[in-house]
Amino acid sequence: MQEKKSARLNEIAVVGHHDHGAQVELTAVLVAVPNGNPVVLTIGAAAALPSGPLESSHRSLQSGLRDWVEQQTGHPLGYIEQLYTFADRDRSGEDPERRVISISYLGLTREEPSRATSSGSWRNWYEFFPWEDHRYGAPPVITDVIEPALRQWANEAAREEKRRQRWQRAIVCFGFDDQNWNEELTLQRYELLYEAGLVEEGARRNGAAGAQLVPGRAMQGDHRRILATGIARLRTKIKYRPVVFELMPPAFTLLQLQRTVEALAGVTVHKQNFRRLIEQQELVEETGQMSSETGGRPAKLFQFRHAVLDEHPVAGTK
Amino acid sequence: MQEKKSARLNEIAVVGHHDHGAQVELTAVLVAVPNGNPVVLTIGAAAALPSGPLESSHRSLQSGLRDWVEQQTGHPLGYIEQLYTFADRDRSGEDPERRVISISYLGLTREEPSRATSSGSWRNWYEFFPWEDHRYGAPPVITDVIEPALRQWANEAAREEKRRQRWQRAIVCFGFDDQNWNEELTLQRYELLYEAGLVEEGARRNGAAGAQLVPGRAMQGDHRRILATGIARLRTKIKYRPVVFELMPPAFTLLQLQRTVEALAGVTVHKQNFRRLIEQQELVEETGQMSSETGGRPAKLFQFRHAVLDEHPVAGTK
DNA sequence: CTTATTATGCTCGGATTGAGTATAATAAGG
DNA sequence: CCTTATTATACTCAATCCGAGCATAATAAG
Repeated sequence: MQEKKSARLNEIAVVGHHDHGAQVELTAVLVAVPNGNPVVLTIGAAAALPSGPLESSHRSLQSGLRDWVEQQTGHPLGYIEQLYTFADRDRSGEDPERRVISISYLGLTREEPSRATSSGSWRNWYEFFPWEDHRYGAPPVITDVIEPALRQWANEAAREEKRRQRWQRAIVCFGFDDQNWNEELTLQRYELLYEAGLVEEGARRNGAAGAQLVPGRAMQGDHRRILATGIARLRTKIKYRPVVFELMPPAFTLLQLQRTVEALAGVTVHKQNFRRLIEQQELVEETGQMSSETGGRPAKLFQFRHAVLDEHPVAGTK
Repeated sequence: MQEKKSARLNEIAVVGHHDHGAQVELTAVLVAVPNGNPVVLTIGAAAALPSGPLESSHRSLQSGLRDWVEQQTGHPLGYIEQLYTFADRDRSGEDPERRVISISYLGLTREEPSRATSSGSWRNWYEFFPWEDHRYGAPPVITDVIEPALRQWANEAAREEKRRQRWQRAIVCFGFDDQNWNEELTLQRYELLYEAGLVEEGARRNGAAGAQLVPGRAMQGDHRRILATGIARLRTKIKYRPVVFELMPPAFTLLQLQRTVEALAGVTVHKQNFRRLIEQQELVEETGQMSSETGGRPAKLFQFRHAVLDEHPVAGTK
């Protein structure tokens, strides 16, 4: 039976012989948003994402990650989602025969940043992507550094068509020339800067780190790319799934909810329209209580209507 | 250096010791749509998806898959997208210590189904999911078999709340009680039928295959779940990315394009509105030629405007 | 009692979208 | 040649959605 199966698979198979096994690593993008600050759990001075080898005792990838994170942070993980699996050869500089498979996950938690884990620290994710925060207008770094650097990079191409293509790509990613800023393109923007050699990781690979780098903290290995993947995924997801509530306390005001969404998306939204959307989708219900809060008229407190998870297959903020 | 790194990672790590390596397998959902039939490449009588172990000579997962598929089908793969990575223990019944990591991909090609590969055959994907094709109205199997079976399954639950939850889930997935059919829920529907023991794979696991099964061809292992993942992904993707064109010949009429979209989505669309959408998004341009075709007024031939890939980050059909 | 700040209700116009009507251009059958 | 069937293509209309703003309410601070 075993032999027959192998034979059939090999008829259309990637290879004819088995590899000697790969090392499998789990990497987590753990996100929380305490009072309007989007933070991610990092380890050590190199700002690595928490990760470790897959243990054989784990029943599944998901449950393994969940157990581990809950034990470490002391808070339940509300939401877990697989992000991407990397397996490129050059990721590990060691034995080129032994490949590292890196399976990355996005996890949402209500962890307070004050309660630090043994050696981990929660960092604002815009430290790594200063150009992604447009809540207070477009960051100056875009027009001061990124735009000229990308224009130069575009002009370095040999052929005219290539130059035009490069610049077109920059326009789409960063919204130059009055184009709109699209907050969901976080990964594409990082990859563009990487290719242009404008972030440390990209310059590392290209050898010559000649060009001036764009501000923004680097991470270990390709972890900044994984983080960019997680941010992009979360920014699209909140629009059609009620995942923001995994980041909220049990009771909250609508403004707190809005601030959380804005922190994730990196853009501001129209307050009245935001409320209209939330209410007409019936995502929340009043708790009956009010919030004293920071100056101004007291606000009603709301809680997530958990029944929506049963009802709507799609529903989200914006 | 190596030692320091390991020590740091272990502070927050999934485990304290290394596994002895896992076997990595690539699995492909290869899709084509020759004249309105959505087909998928399967291998052998058990209808397995093509798969094989990852070879160490491959530079990356993506390139490995691409090389292999193009060699086998003789056609270039227009589009590749990673679907999901499975690593559950019980997937392979053999050595429980040696885990199989299965990385699945979705690939789109213009392969003609007539040109069969050595032992592979292209099958209409609705053979595996008869309840997913609503192009000619809702399939009778839904009201005749699925609805009563799911109602019974719901009623088998011990507690009242659980019964209500189960039935609510069935309503959302299949659109009972005048709810709308949502074609994107392919995976959720399959998982529901699986849990209810109404598909062969689910009955297999539950041991007693007592209940009457829903019609639909099973696949090897969990390949039908992977296929459901691919279909669901494709159905959502065509709405905001111009991936359909990877499945089209160089020149096509708007009706052919519409039929392809409908084949994938499993629902029909309003013809005039479909054209309006395609044109206002400037996804296509006239070739200048007309098509003789099947009776009726000749139609203009169009081709994909490749420039949109540079321009729009988002654009799709519907 | 004025000012600042936040909460909340409501309106309005433009864009999008679902659904239909109308007309044009061809082939096939008589 | 004329009718019918079939497909292509243009245009209309209304409901809804959505961005943006106005207006008012309720609190704290000075």
